[in-house]
Amino acid sequence: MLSKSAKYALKGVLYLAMNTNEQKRVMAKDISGPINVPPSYIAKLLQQLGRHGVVSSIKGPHGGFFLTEENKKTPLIKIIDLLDGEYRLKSCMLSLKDCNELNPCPLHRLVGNVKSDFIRSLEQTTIAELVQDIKDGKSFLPL
Amino acid sequence: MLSKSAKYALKGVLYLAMNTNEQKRVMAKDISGPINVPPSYIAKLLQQLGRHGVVSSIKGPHGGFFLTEENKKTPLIKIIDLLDGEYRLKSCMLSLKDCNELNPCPLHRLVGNVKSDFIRSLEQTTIAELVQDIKDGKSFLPL
DNA sequence: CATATAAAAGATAAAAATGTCTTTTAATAT
DNA sequence: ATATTAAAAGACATTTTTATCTTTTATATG
Repeated sequence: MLSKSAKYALKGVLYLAMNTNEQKRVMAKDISGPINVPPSYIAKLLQQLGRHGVVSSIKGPHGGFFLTEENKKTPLIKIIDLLDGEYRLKSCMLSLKDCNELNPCPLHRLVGNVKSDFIRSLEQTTIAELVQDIKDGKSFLPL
Repeated sequence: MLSKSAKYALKGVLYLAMNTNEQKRVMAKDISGPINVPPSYIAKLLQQLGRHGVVSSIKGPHGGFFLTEENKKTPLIKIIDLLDGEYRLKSCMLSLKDCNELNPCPLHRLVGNVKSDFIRSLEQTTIAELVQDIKDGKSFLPL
């Protein structure tokens, strides 16, 4: 469904959302354990997310990765698209170039609104909202 | 979403469903073009599907791959699971081992019924039904 | 300023997925 | 029987994804 990279990235960002802010930062190697992702791999992913404004970071002593309130407004789809490309989730089930509503491939109706609804959720839901759910006891950690 | 192998396999089986029967068979190399999949790759995939009773085949002159009426009753999920494994489609969005309805991960509700509905469709829909849709002008080729 | 710290960037390695080629086996037709 | 055909099986090559390691750059602190 999602690549490992996308899953790792979502877990990393979620961890940062729950455990950091402008003042309190965490180093890549300290995220690794709690989210169960290899340290140098999560570092790479967070750096990539940093370049695109999804996470924040500061170098040097007491530096590390963190999320600003602004960062937390990132919609989930942005993280997924950054790592998997838009194509993976949004393309036709059979990767047919000219499959669309008017000229649907044999699997198109089957997937139907299901997929578009799903993608809309990912576009409309932000990291902040996921955090709120956790705090409201609607969903659970650990990652 | 699906691996290339799964997409290729679905296209191959769909092509067989539309163009073959016990009497009329096609060779791997003649499927390749119409469905736009490398010849030796589709051959491998069809052999694998053959081992699991999804397609039929006969060796030698006038041999080739084909689908029996029985074969056409195969649900789509079988083809997908064979190539991608059940895990890919059915596991939690974050691949968390103990995510379930009672202990949902942060993405669980978001995906919600959408995913289970989708999987149910794949379980309940057969190749034969897709063929019927095409014949009824509800969906379109080419692959 | 010098030093230590931690991210950024780059290079390299390992594993998995995709794709191709060759040999073997089974069926057909002459 | 023999030759031909086409799938089955296996070996091999390429590409992509995942993972690790090393060097560089920026920042804070003494």
